[in-house]
Amino acid sequence: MNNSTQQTPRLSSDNIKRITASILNGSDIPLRSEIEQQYVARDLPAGAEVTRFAPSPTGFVHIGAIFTAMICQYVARQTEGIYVLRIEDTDKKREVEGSKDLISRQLHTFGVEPDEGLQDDESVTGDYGPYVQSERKDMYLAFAIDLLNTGRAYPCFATTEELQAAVKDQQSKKLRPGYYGEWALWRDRSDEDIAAALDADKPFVLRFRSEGSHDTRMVFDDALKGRMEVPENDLDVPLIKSDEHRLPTYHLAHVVDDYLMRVTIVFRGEEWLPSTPLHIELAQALGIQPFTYAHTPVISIVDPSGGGKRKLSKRKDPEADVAYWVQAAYPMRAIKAYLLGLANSNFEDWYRENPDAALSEFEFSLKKLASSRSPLLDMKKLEDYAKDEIARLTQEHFNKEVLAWCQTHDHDLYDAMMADPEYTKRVLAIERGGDKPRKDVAKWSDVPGQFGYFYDGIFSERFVPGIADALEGVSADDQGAALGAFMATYDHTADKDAWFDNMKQAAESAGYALDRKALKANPENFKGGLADFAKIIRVHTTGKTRTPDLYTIMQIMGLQRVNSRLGSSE
RNA sequence: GGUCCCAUCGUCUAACGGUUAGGACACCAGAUUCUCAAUCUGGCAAUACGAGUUCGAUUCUCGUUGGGAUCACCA
Repeated sequence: MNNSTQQTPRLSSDNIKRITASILNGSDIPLRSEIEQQYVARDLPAGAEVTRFAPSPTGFVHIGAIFTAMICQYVARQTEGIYVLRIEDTDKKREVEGSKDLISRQLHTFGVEPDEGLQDDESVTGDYGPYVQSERKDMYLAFAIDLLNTGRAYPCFATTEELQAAVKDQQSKKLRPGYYGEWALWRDRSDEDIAAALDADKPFVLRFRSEGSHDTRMVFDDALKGRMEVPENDLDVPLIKSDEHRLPTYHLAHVVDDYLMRVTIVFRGEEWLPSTPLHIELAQALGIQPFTYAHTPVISIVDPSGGGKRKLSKRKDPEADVAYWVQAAYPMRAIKAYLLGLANSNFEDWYRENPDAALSEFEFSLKKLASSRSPLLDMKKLEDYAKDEIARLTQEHFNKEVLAWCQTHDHDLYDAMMADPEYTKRVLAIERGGDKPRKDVAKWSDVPGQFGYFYDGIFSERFVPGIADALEGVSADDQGAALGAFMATYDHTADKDAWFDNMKQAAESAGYALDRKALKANPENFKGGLADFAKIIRVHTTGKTRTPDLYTIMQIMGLQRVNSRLGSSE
């Protein structure tokens, strides 16, 4: 590739003036050199990396975005660098109202808030802003005009139809599709043609004039994937769009911003890998030192309908949107731990050895991230992390989280819990603590289903209706008989062993086998085993088939509740 | 179709060219005087295929197959 900035402009100076005027549309913008003076080199220790996370405000935050943001944060933090958040809102059509705030809020809830850029309280920090691309329009224009002046950009008046027709033509001729070489409709048009189009006030995009050749190969080093050898770019991509906003495309915006913001490593999804030669050429055309790129894997999911993996999509997979994770209220630490494990496989060992350490203490390694295929989202494994995480919480912390969640998500339960704090305290302490805490709760939204039945109002409203289903196949008479037998022997003051003996006795008298062998030998002689009997009692007490130890539950509930739930036959 | 990336248990992955190919999640079985969970113990389970280099290949090379990404005035 030859040094392009020396290229003689191919457009007449008159046309360049008119194009510039059209793009500027009356506004007055600074020169590129003036802009550059404002963005001085950062004062950072040697080896410090400046990373940036650059989402588009499309209304939701992808779980993969958190993954990338985390990587940006770790790398910046560990090198004493800076992690910046930049909003890429150059596509006004796709922009969703309120997304910017949503993004910074979500980053905050995941603890990956940026060092620079929009913060979750809507303030902006940093001296390299603005950090929203639409507010940086003048800069892109200044660089684009620079390109126009050096002959590396030109206007293209082709209509969508013309462009589509060309692609169709290419396809029928089995040629590579795209706007390049002789297929670049306006690349070598005469000044007269361009002047005429300008006279006619036709809309135009400003295109890059590529000097690359698809037949020549170039080499660049990806920080994660290593040495890449690929064909040069030869596409004359649009740099400035034709609509009234005159905003840049991603390509120009990326190069200009990361240059001005003094970014040192560009982390982005690996879907950008193929356009990297273009970005390198663009940077060179602008006389900018190309960046170090690090193309990160994209988190995928198994397509239930197809066979293979595919990208997590917003429409098909609720898990793709972090709003889902927040809504379900998984502990953030668990999500981050899971994600970290995906990024660095040695994390799991570290995490096991340092269960109480702050995640930020983990020594993140770019090298370990280098595994380049996109991992599959494993919700089961994530839940495992989450259950562990919650089980490890101190009782106090656990109670606090439970109440906090209920307060904002389940007012009825919250009120019930707060009505009797001592009772609630005992309820929440069931089978917690000790060496093997119960792991029923993977996410805070599990709480109502897990503890709701302890509260009479909640029990009758939400759990009683499910009793019939849970006991499907057991006749009402048998249920009544079992309850009757149980209550006949029930002694609330009995200790666990006595309680259990009583239950066995009740079961036997109600016609259930205590001896498994006897049941197996003559099933017709019994209504079932002790387990079946216990199930009836359990379901009537809790509305559930799966609960902690029944004795403990009854002790906590108190005699009155036990009586009211099991005493009468209804 | 062109280009690029990738290929170890179902999943995430580990293994200076020499390991009985390891771990985690999931799954299965047994134990834990009731259910479920948890816990403990055990188990199932992988180097896509074919050549080549080598004393020796999961590891290096080539080919095949398979998967993924990309080819917009979206990012």
